[in-house]
Amino acid sequence: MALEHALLVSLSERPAAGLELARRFDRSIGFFWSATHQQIYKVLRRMETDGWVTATTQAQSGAPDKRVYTVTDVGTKVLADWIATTTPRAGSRSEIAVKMRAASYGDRDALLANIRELVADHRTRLAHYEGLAARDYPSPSSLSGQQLDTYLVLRGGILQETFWIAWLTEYLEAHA
Amino acid sequence: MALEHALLVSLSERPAAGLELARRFDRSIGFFWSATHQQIYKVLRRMETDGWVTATTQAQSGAPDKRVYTVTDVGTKVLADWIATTTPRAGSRSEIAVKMRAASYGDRDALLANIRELVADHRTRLAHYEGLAARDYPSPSSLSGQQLDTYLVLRGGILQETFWIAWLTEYLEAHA
DNA sequence: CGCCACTATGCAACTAGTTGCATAGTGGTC
DNA sequence: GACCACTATGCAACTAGTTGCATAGTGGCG
Repeated sequence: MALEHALLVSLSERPAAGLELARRFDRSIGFFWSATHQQIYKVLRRMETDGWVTATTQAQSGAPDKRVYTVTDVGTKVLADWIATTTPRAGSRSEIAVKMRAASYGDRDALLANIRELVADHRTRLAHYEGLAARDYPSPSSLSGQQLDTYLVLRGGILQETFWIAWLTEYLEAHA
Repeated sequence: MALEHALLVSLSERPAAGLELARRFDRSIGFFWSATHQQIYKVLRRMETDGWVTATTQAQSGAPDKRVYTVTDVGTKVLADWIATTTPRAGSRSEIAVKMRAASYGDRDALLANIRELVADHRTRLAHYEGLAARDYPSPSSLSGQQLDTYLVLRGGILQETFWIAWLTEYLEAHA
């Protein structure tokens, strides 16, 4: 149940409407937590009825009205309480790992082609993340507080992409 | 929908009952796909009605009967077809990453303590995986086929644990 | 003999997340 | 003027996975 809390973090930084939150998730926080707009709308409604956020309808010129959500005092407390709870290690899920293990029961060449595509994809993302890091955080050692945290999560994205490239490449080379 | 296929892989290697599959998942294939026994029972029943596996009740001394599942020709074909389909990049989910980003809205010391626990946990797992690798695969370069795949998935586990240790440690050091 | 742990399977209720579609206004373009 | 793309929100139906509990036999311990 972390989507609620991810939304609280994003809304604490700046109030926003559902679709805008979905777009924010495509960047930054979404490296490690993605959600479709439907799921976000659903959860925002629940958070509103639970009193974690309040919504105000905001008219726009050239686009439909939007419901802008703001975190309440209750929401702020919920977030702080959640941070203090212990998170256990999360078991990762990877379909491609299952296929690697399964390769001898099917078409290995097709799998290797799939993996080559994935490597290219991960390389693209890695380049994108490194670009963001270079542009937005030219001197990381001088950061602190929230900015430092945001940078470190981006670092997590970079390290994770590096892990994927290394592993998938090792698989390709072992089956070359 | 990869649990079905993970079960097909495991059952292709050797027929087994539900609980035994759950135990196998705790090791090897479970590095990248975990499931509770309830979920496994549910999926096995569906696979049986779909004709992917057949079940035979097997009496035991000192334990209740068990339903041993064997992959059918249909199941073998389903698995091969699945391997040939393209898997897209999977978006990873990490609650601790959301907390890292959220730390300035709560008790950072509590989060740091949580992360230190996680580092210890990942170190333990890494040591365990490296032990398995050293014991079961003393000369990896001579492997091929299914054994090579199993080894490479274990390598994935090792690389993944290494990623987690590196990232979490970087977070701790930045906030030291 | 009562209690606990273990093996084994399963039901019921729930939560989380996905997929497909609907609605509706604005603005651009061919 | 028809068509398309974009912004914005939402419903309905579905699939996947989790949580808590139930059942039932075996074997060990004190």
